[in-house]
Amino acid sequence: MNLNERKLKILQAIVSDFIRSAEPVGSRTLSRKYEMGISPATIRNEMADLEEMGFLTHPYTSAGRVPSTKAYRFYVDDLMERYELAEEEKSRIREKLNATIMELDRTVEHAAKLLSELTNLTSFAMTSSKIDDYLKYVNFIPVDEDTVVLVLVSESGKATHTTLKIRVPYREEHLELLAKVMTYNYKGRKLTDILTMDIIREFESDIAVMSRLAESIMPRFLSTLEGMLDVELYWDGLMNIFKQPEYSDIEKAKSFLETISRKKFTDVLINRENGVIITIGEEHPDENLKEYSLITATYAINGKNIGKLGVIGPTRMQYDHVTSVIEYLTEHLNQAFITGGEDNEEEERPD
Amino acid sequence: MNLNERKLKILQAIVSDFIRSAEPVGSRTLSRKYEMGISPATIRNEMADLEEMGFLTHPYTSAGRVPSTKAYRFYVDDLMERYELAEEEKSRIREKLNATIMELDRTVEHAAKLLSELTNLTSFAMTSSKIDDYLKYVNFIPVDEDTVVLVLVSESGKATHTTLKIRVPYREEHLELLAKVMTYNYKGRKLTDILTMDIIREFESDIAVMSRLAESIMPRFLSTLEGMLDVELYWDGLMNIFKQPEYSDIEKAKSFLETISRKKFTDVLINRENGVIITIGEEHPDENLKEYSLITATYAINGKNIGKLGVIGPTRMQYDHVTSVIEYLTEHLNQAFITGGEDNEEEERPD
DNA sequence: GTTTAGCACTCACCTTCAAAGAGTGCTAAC
DNA sequence: GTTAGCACTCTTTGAAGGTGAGTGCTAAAC
Repeated sequence: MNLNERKLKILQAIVSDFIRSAEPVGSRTLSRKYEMGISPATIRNEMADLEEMGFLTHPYTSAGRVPSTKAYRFYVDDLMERYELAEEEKSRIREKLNATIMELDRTVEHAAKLLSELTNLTSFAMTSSKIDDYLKYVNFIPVDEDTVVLVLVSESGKATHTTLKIRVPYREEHLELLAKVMTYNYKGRKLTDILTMDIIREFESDIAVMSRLAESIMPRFLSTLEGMLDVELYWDGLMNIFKQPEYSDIEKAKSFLETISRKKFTDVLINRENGVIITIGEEHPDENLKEYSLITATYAINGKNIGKLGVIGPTRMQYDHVTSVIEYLTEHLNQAFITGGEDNEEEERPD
Repeated sequence: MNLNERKLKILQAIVSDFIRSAEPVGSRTLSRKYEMGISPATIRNEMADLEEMGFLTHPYTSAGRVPSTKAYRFYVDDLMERYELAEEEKSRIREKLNATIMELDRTVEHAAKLLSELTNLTSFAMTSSKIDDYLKYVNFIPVDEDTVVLVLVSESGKATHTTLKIRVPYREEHLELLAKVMTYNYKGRKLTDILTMDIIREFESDIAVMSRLAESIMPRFLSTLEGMLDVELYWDGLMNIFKQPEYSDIEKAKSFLETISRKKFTDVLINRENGVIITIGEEHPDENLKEYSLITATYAINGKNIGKLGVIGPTRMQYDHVTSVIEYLTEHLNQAFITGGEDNEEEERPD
């Protein structure tokens, strides 16, 4: 059996209608709403074929048809038309992003926020793991007798700081010296390599003067460094899940929120390929994700620092719109980050 | 009508029972479960009195009795017995907090986590507003040609950093000089005062050499400073709300999550008094909070940097246990922060 | 050989109804 | 003052029946 034009049209109509209404689509509704020029009975015959081919399912014998994962996949790959963002949406993205483009940390959070607002789904943004990053700078900032702030900056521009309690009395010169020595020693080294070095031993033998100070600081330096390796995940629009009719059941909503807050979910994100990736329902290898669709995209800062952002929601998701929003967002992010300014659009013109 | 001993006993039993079961308490159940030595009929008479006095309500004519806000308040103030934490709970708190006590930022997050785990409620921890704080240190850390990290530290030890894109080419010496000049100029000034100063103008006239650099950095310096003034609110155990039977209705759960994510809620927290404060249901001036109870406590770092942590949940809350957990947690936090070490308990001994 | 009308059938959903159960309030007796 | 008894109230549960949207199949029409 092959997908002739009429079957295609019917499939398309069912997917679109179900995405909008969340209700199983019946033959009569279909022939009324979309001018098919054929009777409900004919549509029923076609539907039966489509079901046999694995594109549609039945929740129960006498309900309308619901698209399967295969149908969504087919829709996304072949049927879906490009969704042109409204000028209003575009300008909203531009304005909001440009307002914070100079503070990189926040820009990504704003992108996630925009994404959830424009799609009505739950969105996230993730900084990439810093496994391939190198340490650039170590500094200690004295606060009072027993408190200092440790600042670490990596090659890719990611910074972390943490406030440390110091058990031993210290002198500012010592701190400064320690920072210099540490910077000198670790600059250009892979973060992960530093973690595996036996640096406490090294220091103890090396610099007797500061040994107690160093001893007190080193373990915390390492755990700060470790924290730097963690990916960060911002969520936005978590409450949007309540807008979807399929999650009006408390158990479903709970299960959704639990699934996405699991550590496992971060791993799934990390392991996804770059570019705009759509994974639909049962396509997920992960059991917990099988009833959701996930769309992620990659953004690059300075063409190097890679992170991801995306949305998660029911398989019944407005794929065309969501894809367009994500594409526009990441393109805008990338461009802005590369040319490095808020007025990049003017600067970019060749003449 | 006065509260004789028997009424007290009945009230106490009703409150305890309802806190445990979330079901309206009937006279027969009461006489069976608690050995009252009186018949259901007598209990009914007393209940009618208690209702007239405002301590109990009826969801409908023939349901059992439910405690009113007034009853909870009375219970908390006069009836409630001190809940002695299990040794296991205590040691769990000690261990978890001691593990991170050297990194102040994380300790508070861990405290919130413990709180939600031990009480099964939604918890939060808030750093205090930095309105009364003073700037201590400004530094710029060069990353590459057009990126620097700005680090600000305040007197109270709070640090922030942000990654900045710089539009103009810079030299490291200039950055260093700028940091020195800024530190010199603003050190010891109130954060809020700096925000209201016309610092852009000042710089332009002062230091011509760095004017373009300064011009590029100043607005972002201010917005970073502004961000420093924000309180930070960590949440934990948000999903715990689903464990409460009264929130098995999706609308209720949604409304809870929305209420606590409103900006308004932060304001409520900021304006609460210090110490352990319990606010029950209708005692809240804020309309949205009238069906919840809120327990907050204050913690001090170095006896100075004040933040709050607490829980929010249904008025039917195990007040005695929650209060004990919060007290133990904050005491432990304060002590650890003051004496400034993980082995403070030994150091503190007089002999 | 398609297409369509007709019809029996299925299942979810809604309403109605009745019974069960927990609890109250009142009265009269102890 | 306390309690037993009883009528009454209101929720909850489950069964029964009707409705409506939809299907699958068959036979007739094109």
